[in-house]
Amino acid sequence: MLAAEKRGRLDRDSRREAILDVAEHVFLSEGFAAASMSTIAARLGGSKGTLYNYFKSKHELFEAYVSRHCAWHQEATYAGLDAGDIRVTLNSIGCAVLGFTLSDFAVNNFRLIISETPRAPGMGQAFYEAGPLAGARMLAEIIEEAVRRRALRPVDALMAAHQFLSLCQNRWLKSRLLDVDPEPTRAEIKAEVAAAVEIFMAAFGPVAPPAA
Amino acid sequence: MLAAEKRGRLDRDSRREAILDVAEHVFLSEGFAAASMSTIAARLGGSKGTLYNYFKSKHELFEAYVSRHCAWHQEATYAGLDAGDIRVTLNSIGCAVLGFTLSDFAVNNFRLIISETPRAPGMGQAFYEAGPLAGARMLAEIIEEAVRRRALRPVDALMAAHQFLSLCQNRWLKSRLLDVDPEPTRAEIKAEVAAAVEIFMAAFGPVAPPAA
DNA sequence: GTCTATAAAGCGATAGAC
DNA sequence: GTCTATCGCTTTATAGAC
Repeated sequence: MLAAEKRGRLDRDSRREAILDVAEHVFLSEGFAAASMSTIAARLGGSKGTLYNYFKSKHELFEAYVSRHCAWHQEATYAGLDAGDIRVTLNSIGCAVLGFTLSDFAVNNFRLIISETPRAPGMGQAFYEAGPLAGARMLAEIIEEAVRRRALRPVDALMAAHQFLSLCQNRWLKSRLLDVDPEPTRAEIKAEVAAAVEIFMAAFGPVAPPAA
Repeated sequence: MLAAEKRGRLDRDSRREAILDVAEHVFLSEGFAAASMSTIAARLGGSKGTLYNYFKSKHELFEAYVSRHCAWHQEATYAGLDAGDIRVTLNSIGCAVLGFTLSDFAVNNFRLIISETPRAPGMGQAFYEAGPLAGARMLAEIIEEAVRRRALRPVDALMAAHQFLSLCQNRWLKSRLLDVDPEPTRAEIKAEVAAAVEIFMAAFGPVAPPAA
């Protein structure tokens, strides 16, 4: 009885995951409004009845999908980078963030969330906090540590983190959201980040730069 | 006959504008997918037949609405600002751009365009060029002029323009698109822009700053 | 729990009277 | 040109057999 219950739960959970996998694919390729529950059920191999058994409505399914991705890739990006030269650290963080943020997947996902934000109260905020804000906070810690080491001037660390990330992202973010440019190459990302680091260091680098 | 023809045209044009006014309101408040031609016709006081007489399809109506707004508020923002101190100029341009870009109207509009970009080929690009890119180009000219006056170091002007605008916008742009913050106050905008100007000048200001 | 079948409503778009 | 009426289709969501 207990074994059966356990098996049941496992099956239910993994089925739920399978549904979310399919939903993700359909949402990303068709957008929220155009994606239909029928399509999702069909691709799942199951039926709409089953679908509604797991998620009460289309919106609940969508929010479940978003929640799953709010657990960002942040750990991978920011893990174990706070030692060493701040320029190097900034460069590698910038490249990691841009590599993900400007990818087809992330852009599509971001577009989708932006689109439904007005009709899903709280969702946009949840995503912002789990994604961009969490990223800025981790970078802020690294910056604070660099300030303590006198590798940077004293600054409002969170503000500076936002500014650095903005400097890395913004031109591309807009052009990507509006489908102007394709995914940038690694070289393009490297160049953009390097330029951002130069500006950042000019503004916040140690007071006496190697001015001679 | 000619008078009648003229009157006819005028009426047609102004009716077209009236339709676009209503469509704008409905699209902005309900989003593209949820806005129905029936609703638009009803609010117009007319009928769907008339609506389809002016616009062949819902998508054509939407693109006409976007086109109307691609004629940005750029002239007002960038007109007659290229004389005088570069710091002052940057501050006033930054505030003007942010004041518009982060307004409820512009954010809603941007959201809508981002949402439909995947299903309306070329529209995102048209908007990008008429909006953000056109703005950056105008700022680039101002920067180039400042470089000639030696008020700034030699730089890639367009790149620097993008970077300055990014620095002004990005944190807010995301939080606004995701409905995290309300419209920023004038004071908040001023502070954000002032910080951006400081960074920009530290990076691109004249080679020998008043370092003593 | 999962399926088939269907209900109820709304959509974009069109036809035809005036 | 503008209206009324409606077509044909798709949608979300549900009921009931198994």
